[in-house]
Amino acid sequence: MSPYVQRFVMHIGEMGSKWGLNRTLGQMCGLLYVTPRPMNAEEMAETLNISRSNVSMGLKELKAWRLVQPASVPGDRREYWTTSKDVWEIFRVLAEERRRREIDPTLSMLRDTLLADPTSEEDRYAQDRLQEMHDLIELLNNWVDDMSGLPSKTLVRMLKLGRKVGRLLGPRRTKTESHETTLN
Amino acid sequence: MSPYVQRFVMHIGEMGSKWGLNRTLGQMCGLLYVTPRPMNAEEMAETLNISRSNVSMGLKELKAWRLVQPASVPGDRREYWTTSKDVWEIFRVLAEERRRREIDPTLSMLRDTLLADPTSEEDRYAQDRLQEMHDLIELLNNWVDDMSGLPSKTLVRMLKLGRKVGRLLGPRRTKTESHETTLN
DNA sequence: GTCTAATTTCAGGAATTCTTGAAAAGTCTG
DNA sequence: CAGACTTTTCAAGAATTCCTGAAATTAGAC
Repeated sequence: MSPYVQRFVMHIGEMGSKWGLNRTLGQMCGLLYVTPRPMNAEEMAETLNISRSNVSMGLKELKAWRLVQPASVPGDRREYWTTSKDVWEIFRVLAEERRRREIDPTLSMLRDTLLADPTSEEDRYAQDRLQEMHDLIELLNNWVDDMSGLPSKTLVRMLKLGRKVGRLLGPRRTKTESHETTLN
Repeated sequence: MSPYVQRFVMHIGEMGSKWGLNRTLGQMCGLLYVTPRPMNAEEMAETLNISRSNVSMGLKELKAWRLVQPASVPGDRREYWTTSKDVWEIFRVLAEERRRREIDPTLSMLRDTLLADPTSEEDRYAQDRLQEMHDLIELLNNWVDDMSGLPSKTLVRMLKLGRKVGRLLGPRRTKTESHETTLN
């Protein structure tokens, strides 16, 4: 592994641990992402200096995340693995999985809690806050649904367009306004 | 703390640990979010069943995240704390901080790596992948910049609008297409 | 079926992160 | 500036997460 690739892979590992995966999973993904050909488990273990069994567990998790796909190399019995080379696709899958694992359960919890009759003034207040959080999540969910239904190219166009629409639709927050909101 | 509020706070704690904070930080934020009045450190410690010093360290971190604001209660020497009750504002601050802590360093790393001359075919391939990742991040960054400059209400309008624009701008990916992309 | 190579599992150890109590430092009041 | 109260710091223990080697399982070739 060239020093540059190595730096990238190590960095992505650190990021992985902040993005719901862990360091090793991040490294494995990063490595597969920048490697033009599929790799087998032993190659990965050697390249990343981790044990073969660690790779095995990592692959198991990455399969569950839908971040790696099996590939067969003719004349070789071992299993080979790749990841999508479309970074938008990777981003999309990551978003979908995190939603399934983290957002959806949170929505359920919020809905359950909102069904209960508030028994005190404080409960009523709390429920209002929960309702607002629920509405935000649901709005984002719907938006992501629509966006992720689009092919990557359209999505890019949307985002670039979004910038312009944003400027037209409403005034920017002023520094003061932003500050007041923060302190409120 | 009523059982419902408790369930919410515990759940947000778990979420916190997946969102760059940790369990305790998440619980503290959640508690402040649903509590109509500012709280002091000791109240928080008692309510959450954690030590006073843990709250102190938590507050220190939450200050660094810009997620809590001090509030003074007349006639009481102790410091009181609140968090914004605008869930969009909280979301925005979280996004801004994570960008500063995670995304920006990643962009630097990518830029550095892209400056190097590739010495092999594999390096050239890797650099192409890095360039694509760089472009994606930069596009998202610009988009977030524009969005986060807008007041919450305009942002909500944008997102609701985005759904419709998305439907017009391009065809949805078909199941098959989506599948193929995933397996590619 | 048997033999071999590849993969997976898992219990224990390693490493990291979190929490705590005690002590230090800070702050307000009179 | 003394004394009471509050907050912060920090080192050590607790808890959690991660990684490994050995053993078990699976899969393929003959």
